[in-house]
Amino acid sequence: MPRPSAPILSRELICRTALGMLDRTGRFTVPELAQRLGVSVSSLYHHVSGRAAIVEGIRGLMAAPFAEIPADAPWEAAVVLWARSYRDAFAAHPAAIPALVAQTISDPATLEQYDRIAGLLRGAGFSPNSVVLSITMLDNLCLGAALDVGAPSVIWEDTGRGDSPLRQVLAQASLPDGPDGRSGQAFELELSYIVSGMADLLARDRLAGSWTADGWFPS
Amino acid sequence: MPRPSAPILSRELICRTALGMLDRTGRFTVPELAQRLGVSVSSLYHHVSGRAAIVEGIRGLMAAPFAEIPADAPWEAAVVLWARSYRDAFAAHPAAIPALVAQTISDPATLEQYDRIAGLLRGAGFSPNSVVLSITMLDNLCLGAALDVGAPSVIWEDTGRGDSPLRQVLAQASLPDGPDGRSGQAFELELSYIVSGMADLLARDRLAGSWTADGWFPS
DNA sequence: ACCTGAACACCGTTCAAGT
DNA sequence: ACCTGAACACCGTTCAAGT
Repeated sequence: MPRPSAPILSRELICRTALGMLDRTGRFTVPELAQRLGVSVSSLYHHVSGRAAIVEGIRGLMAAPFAEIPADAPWEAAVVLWARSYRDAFAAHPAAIPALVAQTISDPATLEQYDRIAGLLRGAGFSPNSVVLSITMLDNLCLGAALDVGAPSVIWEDTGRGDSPLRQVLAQASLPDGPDGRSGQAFELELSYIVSGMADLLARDRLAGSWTADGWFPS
Repeated sequence: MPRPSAPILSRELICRTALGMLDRTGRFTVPELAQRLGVSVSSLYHHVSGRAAIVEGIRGLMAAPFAEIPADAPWEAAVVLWARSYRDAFAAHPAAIPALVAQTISDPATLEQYDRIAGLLRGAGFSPNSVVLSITMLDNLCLGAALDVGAPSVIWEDTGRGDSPLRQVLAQASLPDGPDGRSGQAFELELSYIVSGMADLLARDRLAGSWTADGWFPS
């Protein structure tokens, strides 16, 4: 087949198809991707620099439906919205997570989300240190929860027999599996704890700020 | 070379060598591993069922130095010890994390650690649901923190120029990189928040328990 | 500019063969 | 039982060649 009148491929189509393969089969390889697109392997390299770039494109697709945060939202609500978006994005494509996690972020849309939350917290009065620590904590939470949804440990599979402590606890607990059960409830709980902790950080920052900057806070 | 008088290889040696390669070069492949051991590739398969088994062996090696938890330790101290052990184990071999995370746990030593914390919390009075939620939260924290140590996002690299909110915050913050800086401090902070939250869960469990079981709690 | 076929240097796994 | 060499079915990437 010679060159078609209109291009068949595009970066977007390639990444979207790869994500679809991940969703359906849990993996994607370059040859299989080419086959699925009805195209030769080497064609892909005219639109995408390699496998890593495809994965990064997938990250971009997944970051797209990130929630808009109202400019006048209180920081607590914004943080909750941000974290849920982050986590939902992963939960929607659990099979993609291992690929994403194995690779450092370079997708601009994803990086922008971090900028948004950073600016937001700074505006709310958090000190630079507190912003960095808060984002790290939220990142830990979302990434951990994403991995939990994407590849729940055998730990949580109730297939195993035996009467180890963990098995007994699982048998007695009434938490269904999946995003709405154990994983989701733990996420919401942990998120609320972090937000509470952040409120403490903020209170401390305000105290220190007014004290060192203006000196009106009597020693 | 014919069969040597004493076996050259062992599961342990293979896994230990593979872990060493990960630590040094950030990756290991079966051919390179064989070469490093001065052995042919197919020899490995007499001691290990495949690459996945080697990775699982590595998980076992990393779980080995888990801290002993004194039987009479209060649950708060036990949880903190457990989480730090978990996280330190990963932090000691950051390059191994992506390989471990891509694969479901089957290593018995690792599974045992989950049993220990489950039994411990149950003994402290946590309800089954609270145990499951607590372990999930701690797991999220440790895994997220491990990934953070193992493959810190470009987000935290101060190489980038420009004046995005995140860059500004990083420039103004005074948190060095690495386990003792940003990552470690956020871990400790988040851990303390989770422990506080767990105390709430426990208090609620005790209330509900005494109420439903004995009925002495007046409505 | 866009797609192709062929080649390259890998990878993990298997298996009959040796002692 | 333990190690070997050769083969297998893959993988991601490159590149000269076509239009």
